Amino acid sequence: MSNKVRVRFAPSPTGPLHIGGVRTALFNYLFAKKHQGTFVLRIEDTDQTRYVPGAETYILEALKWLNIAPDEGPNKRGEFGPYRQSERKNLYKTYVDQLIESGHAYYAFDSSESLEALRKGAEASGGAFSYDARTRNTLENSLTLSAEETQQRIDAAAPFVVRFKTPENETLAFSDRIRGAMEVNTATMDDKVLFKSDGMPTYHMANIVDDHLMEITHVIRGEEWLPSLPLHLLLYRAFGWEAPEFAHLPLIMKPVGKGKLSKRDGEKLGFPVFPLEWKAADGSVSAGYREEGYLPEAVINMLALLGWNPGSEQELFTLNELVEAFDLSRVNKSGAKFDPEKTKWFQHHYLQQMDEGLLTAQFRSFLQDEKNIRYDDDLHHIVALLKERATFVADFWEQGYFFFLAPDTYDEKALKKAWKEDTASLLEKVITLVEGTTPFTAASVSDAIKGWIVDNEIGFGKVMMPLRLSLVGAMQGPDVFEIVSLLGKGETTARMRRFIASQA
RNA sequence: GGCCCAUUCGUCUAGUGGUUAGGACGCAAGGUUUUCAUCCUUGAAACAGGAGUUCGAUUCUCCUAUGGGCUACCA
Repeated sequence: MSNKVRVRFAPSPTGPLHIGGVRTALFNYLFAKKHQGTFVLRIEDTDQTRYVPGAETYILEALKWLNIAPDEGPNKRGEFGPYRQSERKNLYKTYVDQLIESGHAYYAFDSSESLEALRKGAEASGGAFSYDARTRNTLENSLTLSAEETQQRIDAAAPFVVRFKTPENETLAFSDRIRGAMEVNTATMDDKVLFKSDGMPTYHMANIVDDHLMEITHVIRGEEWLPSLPLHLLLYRAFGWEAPEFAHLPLIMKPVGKGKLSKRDGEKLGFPVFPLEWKAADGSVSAGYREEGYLPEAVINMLALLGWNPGSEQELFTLNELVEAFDLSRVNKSGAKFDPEKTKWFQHHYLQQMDEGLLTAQFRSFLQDEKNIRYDDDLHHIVALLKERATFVADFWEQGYFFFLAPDTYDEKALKKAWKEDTASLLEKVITLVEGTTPFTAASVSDAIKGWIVDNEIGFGKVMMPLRLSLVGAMQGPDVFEIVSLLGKGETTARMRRFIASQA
């Protein structure tokens, strides 16, 4: 085995990649890059009943969008392929046979029904059935049947599974990169199925064989796998293989309430739990970060700090900075609740960092696609003006719709405050000032109007409030004179006249 | 039920045998912006509980509680 770091992300193509899965992929990616290693994507599609078409493509696309694409995988051939377990099917049989021959595994002919009945029975008497060292001698398997009988059944194509023969009473000591030392007694383990009656290996089997064959050096996966770590270690031992190092990541929990984050939570609380939008076969659509307008940088940064921290007070990281700073020993042990608000904070930050030309182009597309508005004037200027108050591209619309559409209603509360006896006559005067200002810039209009206000001791509020209201429809938006100059003389005065008329 | 893992502000977290227990999000107040948002400043806000070890525990040990995961011919 080479000593080059090789890690893998091994999702099951049963649906869209969950944000927790993305984080696992990210940590694998960071670890690989940190150590100049290789990041492998392996598709674990051994359960044919749960296979969902499109899921694999989705996974690939999501990783690509996030800039953490694998170095090897089903779409990127390496010397360790194929990278889909379904395409490695024939391989596993050999290894299973090896385990049977060496006495580490055995055939079991018990039907699902009979096992189900045993479980029900045990449950009824308050216990739990376990296929293990205590019970295997009472069941239908190659341990209780004669060699001839076993062979006969196999020859007769009787359905069977292969189970791991767990050592009876042995204390296993091992360690995890994140959790440290642990101990488990094999007496608490059951004889897991390694090979299913449909000819496919289970996760446990395929996982160990592939990690070994693909020369994986570090297995970084979710905490839900921690209970099966002893089994996996036993499997490596049975094969006589050196086991990789393990690191079990804490789970990502729902923002409120109990339990781990689920698809439901996103729908209920109004935030995506998937990187990309997903259209299920039944027609339901799950929101994705990309479609909601999030930048991959924001999603990555947010995810990186969920369960890991650099030990400094730095919170903003580019992908490269994360690679540089990442360290498995600084990954936390306990589950982290997911905080959609913080994601928005990251998003705001990264939108501010974005190139303004690109931002302008995106907003231009937004205007055309979403609002059916073609705007050929200086959109870049508007974007620059609105940028700091925007978190998403769509916010440019929320914050600046009045650049494109004249208000047809006026905020009532503001109107009450702004409209006074003399407002109409004051605005009429402002109209003449606007019309008479040349050159027509934000600064020149500002000078003209402010000068007039001061000279006549009118009071800013009495003019500025109705002026803004007439142009915007509400008390919001950037500097009013910037709006005036962008709107132009004609549109500005037209809106003011309409405002005056509406209050007559 | 059994097995395993975890527990610092509401949330993400830093931290140490003696600290004013630090930062960030969110929240509140003030300032800037003659609007709103941004931004800046300030504030409220935490060591789950009980024993033990110790001169001294948030930090070490044990117990309890709570939370989580696993317990399939799913991964």
